Amino acid sequence: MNAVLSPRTSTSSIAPWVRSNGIDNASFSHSLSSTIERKYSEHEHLFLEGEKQTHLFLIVEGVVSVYKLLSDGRRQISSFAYPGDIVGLDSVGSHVNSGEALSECRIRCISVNTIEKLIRNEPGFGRALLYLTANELGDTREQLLSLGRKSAAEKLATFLQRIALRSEKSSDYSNIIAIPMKRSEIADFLGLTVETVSRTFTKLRTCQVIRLHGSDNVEILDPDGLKMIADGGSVGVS
Amino acid sequence: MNAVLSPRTSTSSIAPWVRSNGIDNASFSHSLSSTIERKYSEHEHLFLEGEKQTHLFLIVEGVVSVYKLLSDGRRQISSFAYPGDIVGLDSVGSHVNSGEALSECRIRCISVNTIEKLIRNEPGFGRALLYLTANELGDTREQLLSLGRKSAAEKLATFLQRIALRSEKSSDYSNIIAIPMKRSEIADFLGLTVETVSRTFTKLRTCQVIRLHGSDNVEILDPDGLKMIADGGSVGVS
DNA sequence: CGTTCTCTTGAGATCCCTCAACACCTGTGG
DNA sequence: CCACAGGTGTTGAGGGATCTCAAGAGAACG
Repeated sequence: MNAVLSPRTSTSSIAPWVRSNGIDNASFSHSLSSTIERKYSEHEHLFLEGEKQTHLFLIVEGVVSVYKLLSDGRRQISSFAYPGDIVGLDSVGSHVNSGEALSECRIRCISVNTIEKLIRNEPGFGRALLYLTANELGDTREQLLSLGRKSAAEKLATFLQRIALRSEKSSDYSNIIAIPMKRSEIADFLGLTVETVSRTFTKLRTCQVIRLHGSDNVEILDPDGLKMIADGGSVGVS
Repeated sequence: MNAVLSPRTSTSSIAPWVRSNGIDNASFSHSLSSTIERKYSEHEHLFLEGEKQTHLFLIVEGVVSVYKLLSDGRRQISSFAYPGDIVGLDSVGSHVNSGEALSECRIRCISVNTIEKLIRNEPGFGRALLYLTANELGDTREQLLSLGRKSAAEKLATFLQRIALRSEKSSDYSNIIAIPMKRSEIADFLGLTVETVSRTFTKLRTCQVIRLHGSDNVEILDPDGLKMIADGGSVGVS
């Protein structure tokens, strides 16, 4: 569901969470796979905050950001959703976040009617959705810890760690990770400014913890060092 | 589930969320009410981060804080749970937060086996729990916005607004609200220090937005002003 | 009536933000 | 092929909101 925040569901096939919770999903997957798949172009919205909740969205390909805005334009990105994640289920009735495709996406749109039907008729579906949502809640609370209590370096290290778990490795035996979002999106996810994100990348680079390949590929040189920083156990980097 | 963050479930009877989602709950309530009720004393833990998840907890009386720690002791409180809320469902398998009674509490402990049984046997139970968790997720994302993008005054105003919605009014026709948590707990919830929380209370007091009656009772003098500040629309207070 | 805990207030330090300039890349059109 | 514009990322200098450290006031309790 939440890309960065869901190390538990780390594959990228459709509905890996069903498998990860050990739930019988023969007819289940079939039900979902019979739903409509749509393309969304870059920056196109899946739903807006305040809108009536008509569908849930299963990401098949691409990355989606889920976010909230303040009246003066300040933005907080709640999560980045990767293939296999479901977005749109953080309330009942109407959306409390907006969802936007970061890149071109292929997405299965599942109407709430279908969801209700599946909950009633497919044993295990509701349970799987519940467990998925519970894990998402735990991930979001992990992010609360980052936003409330971690320094910029700790936030970014945590972010990189988690994105590494989700990322489909471009080359399997390197630690090079694709970062599909811009600096401004990372900033709005971590509660920082673009400048601070950029400076913090530089700091991690200077510490030999990471190496940048372009601005959107990161090689993790020192996973242990990164973990130290992410968990606040480091003395060197603040 | 989450006190401060759940204006939607604003009553304080047992399992109001079942009602609030319009779910048939005759046998349902009965099932829950047949579970054991336990007393927890102040500062006693319901569960610890990392422990195997054996029970969910339905608060009957008192307030519970759900929190995470960093290795150096920094704490982030994820939520305050009031009567009617359920805690312990933010992951599957083992707890990713700790839960601690802020005051003496009466709490129903429901084993995960019982939960599983209810999901299988009670139509609507799983759905109710799903919707409850989804709302909790939305509330937590609202808190992300506070932590990531709001100033101290905006955070505290937001906090007071929400606690007002949950609080059982001591006297029905005043705007005096009991604050069952200490300054340090508010600080750890809002990602601030105790000193900043205290200073910000003073600031809101100076602006005639609130009045303090002791340190743990707040009278909201200007609800609109409070809302303005909370939503970041104010020009006066930063 | 001390002891302890909590809350408040002050003064200085610090991390991050704001504002600004510049480098880099891409696409476009002359 | 080059000039230019717009978007994105990086770096610098200064300022400000919040933190840290410190002291004192108030309340609870034995």
